[in-house]
Amino acid sequence: MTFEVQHTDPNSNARAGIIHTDHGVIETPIFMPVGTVASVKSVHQRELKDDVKAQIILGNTYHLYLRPGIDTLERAGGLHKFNGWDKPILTDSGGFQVFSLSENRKLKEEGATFRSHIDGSKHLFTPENVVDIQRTIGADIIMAFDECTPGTADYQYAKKSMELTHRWLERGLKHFDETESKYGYSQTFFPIVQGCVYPDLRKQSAEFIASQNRDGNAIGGLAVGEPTEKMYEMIEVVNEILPKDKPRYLMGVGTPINILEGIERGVDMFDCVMPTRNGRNGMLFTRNGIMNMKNEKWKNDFSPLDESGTSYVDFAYSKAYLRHLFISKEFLAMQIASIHNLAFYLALVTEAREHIQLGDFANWKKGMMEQLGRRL
RNA sequence: GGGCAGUUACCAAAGUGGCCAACUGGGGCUGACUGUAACUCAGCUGUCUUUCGACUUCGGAGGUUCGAAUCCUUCACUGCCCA
Repeated sequence: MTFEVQHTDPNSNARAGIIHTDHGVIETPIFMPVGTVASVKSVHQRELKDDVKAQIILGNTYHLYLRPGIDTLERAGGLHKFNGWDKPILTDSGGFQVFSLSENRKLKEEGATFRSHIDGSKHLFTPENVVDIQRTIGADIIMAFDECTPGTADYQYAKKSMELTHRWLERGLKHFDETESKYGYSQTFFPIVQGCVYPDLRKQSAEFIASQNRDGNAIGGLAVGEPTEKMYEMIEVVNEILPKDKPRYLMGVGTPINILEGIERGVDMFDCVMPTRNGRNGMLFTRNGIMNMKNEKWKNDFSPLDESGTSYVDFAYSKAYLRHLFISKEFLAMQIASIHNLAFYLALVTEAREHIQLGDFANWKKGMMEQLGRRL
């Protein structure tokens, strides 16, 4: 994998770049739809490519390991062949599940013991076997196994947690370097910065991660309960240190506003479940603000779903129709909303990229932020 | 014509003398959701009030009682069974 910064915004840290992988290029800044269990929920691959215009999607190590299992993925010839997505894939390591399934896991120096949320069976994830699993899944970008520290953690816990993540990183990297891709294309490994909301820890972590000299670096442990301002502050601290010639991936973020703030601070890659999950729950993101499609006010609004939208669904369906589908619990509601939201997210980062190239990103962002904050 | 059962808020359905503005579902309204255990979750859903609280309700009318959705009388309507 290689990365090239093509343009840098004169008035901020925003940059436009391009990532080359064996499954094609990714133009940054980019938003990556989340496809946890080998599927971006309720969206076909064709819609993902042609309508949403996704360039890379995520998968999840924990979920894919439990089901369908690595044996099946290996027989399939890797995730790309299994789910029919021939563009780049990034897999999260299961570090987020260490956080979100905290009631069902135990952390040890060796790794994390999990109880499957599916059948209760016990499993051990280590920095090494998580690399092996991701080798088998065959993602283009694989993530380090970390502990995603809650945003509310106290300093002592955050420090201990970060140090454990660092030790795990060294083990993971060593194992990664000693193993090879299984399917003939190259894989790259991103380490993850932790350190919670504490600037000195973030700084220390960023320095440690930068010193590993990998093809790309990730910022984790944000948007997990801390105030949004703290998140922005941490991004600034970290990006001051992470190398400028490597892509920076802000994990799990976020709202459209979060993404613009991240781009302005030099982040290149984002992923988040919001466009799909919130979409399934009836929320639409548009450049003019958010809409709750279950609200009564759309009942007789037959105007296009989103006149400022770029997706097929934005003009194929009306607000009133989508509301009806949600109220009636029709599957199509979730499909339309997910496609719209993902297309909006992708259009947003594409537009950001264009304005970085034009050199007026900061100005464009200012206007966009005002619109995005509205509730429709 | 006779017998039995029933009539509770938008719908369904508990409650059978005070703890009842009334359980619970559904429906409705509003909100939440950030590296997906999420087609999920939370609040509200008689009227007025920001809260406290006040007021009006359980088919209609009348009665018993300190007190009634709950007991009695009667009327209306619905369902089932027998002729």
